[in-house]
Amino acid sequence: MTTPYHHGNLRSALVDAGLELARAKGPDGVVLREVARRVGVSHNAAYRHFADRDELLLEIADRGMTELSRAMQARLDALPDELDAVSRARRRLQEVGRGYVDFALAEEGLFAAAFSCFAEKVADGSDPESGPYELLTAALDDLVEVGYLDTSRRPGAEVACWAAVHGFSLLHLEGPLRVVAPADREAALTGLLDTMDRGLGRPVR
Amino acid sequence: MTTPYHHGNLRSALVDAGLELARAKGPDGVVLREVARRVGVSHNAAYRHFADRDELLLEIADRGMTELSRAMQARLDALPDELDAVSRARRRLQEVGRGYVDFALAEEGLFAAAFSCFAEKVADGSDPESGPYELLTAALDDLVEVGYLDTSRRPGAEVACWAAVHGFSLLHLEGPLRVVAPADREAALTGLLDTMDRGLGRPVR
DNA sequence: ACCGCATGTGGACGGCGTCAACATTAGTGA
DNA sequence: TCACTAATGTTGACGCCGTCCACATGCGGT
Repeated sequence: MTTPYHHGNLRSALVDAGLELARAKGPDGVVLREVARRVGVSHNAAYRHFADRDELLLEIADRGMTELSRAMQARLDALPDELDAVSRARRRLQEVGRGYVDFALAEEGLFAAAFSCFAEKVADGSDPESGPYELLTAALDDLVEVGYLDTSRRPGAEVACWAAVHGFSLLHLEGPLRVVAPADREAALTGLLDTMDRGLGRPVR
Repeated sequence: MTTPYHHGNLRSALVDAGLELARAKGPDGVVLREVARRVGVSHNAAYRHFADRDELLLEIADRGMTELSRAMQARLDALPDELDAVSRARRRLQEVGRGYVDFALAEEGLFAAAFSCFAEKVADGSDPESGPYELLTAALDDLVEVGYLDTSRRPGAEVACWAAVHGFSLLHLEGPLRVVAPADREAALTGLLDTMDRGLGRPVR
């Protein structure tokens, strides 16, 4: 048996191949026929496992989201113990943001793919917890608990933070800022995170 | 002569048709053959005026940028005179941000198209001035002049502001926040702009 | 041993961007 | 005035894509 007629677990093989395409060329690089080619299977074989291309892309997006979460969590875990609770909480929020942006810039294609499927599907409860959003929420809750973020300013805080890092990533990824040097980019990110920290924090400092 | 062999000014007709497509269906809706069909000309006719599809899209993006600028400028112009200079400057920055987001949400397709061409072209000096970036820069300069924004925090401020409103727009346009109700969205935007204002402003308030 | 159903194949269709060869016309210089 | 050239538009083809259909294959239960 050179290659058996039935692949065994085509589905996950397709997802893996698609993931690689997405990593290298973004969501548009996930071409059904190319995915099939890479797995060594005929075009159309994928239709036994996915209704259409979008459904495959959705699965890939899900994996991408998970990887993003992991990258962010890793940064949190690597954080040294801070002296006081307030500094620690503030630092954690910064790290959440930095993890988001770093992943976006490092895994350009996968990041784009992860956000390419919200037009059709509306996130069918994909992130029960531990998603990027949950990490951000936890960080902000900490900030409240510790007394740095006033409860009156708590609602809308996640959207503000998310928007800031998401926009920063996209402007540098596919936007007009894609040409700025990494050093300048780093400085700008520091400035952005500092601005958010100041904007959320108590007036007293 | 029913329809003359030579169109007269095909180029601008193509751009107009493409603009309409972009408005209705975003950058992916700008299909060369469909554009030609709408103008009543054969496919391929466009190749006498544009090297390829991307070149047409680039022109469309440029127009979109201009419209964005105009929408923002209009909001600034409509602003009532404020009592003191500081309030006025702060208010202007808010309005710049609100104009950006409002346009993005109102002209979804065109906004997306305007930002869809930075991968190939690197903005060949398209915005000499009066672009969205210039409006933001002017607003921030005012903030410095008026004494609200410290010069030490001035560098990077435009990137921070831009990232915030850009991210906010995209999260609601093609991202996970596309399902939030307009009222909540409005509240979140107010919160975001307030956070940026606090983050940039002097500690004293 | 058999059969049904899941899984994979091959071919076709229409739509796309693009290229090359050809047709038509507008302007220009003699 | 008139022919020629360059600009502009057309036709047809190619290879790619996603998707649908009919058909082939073989695994698992009876």
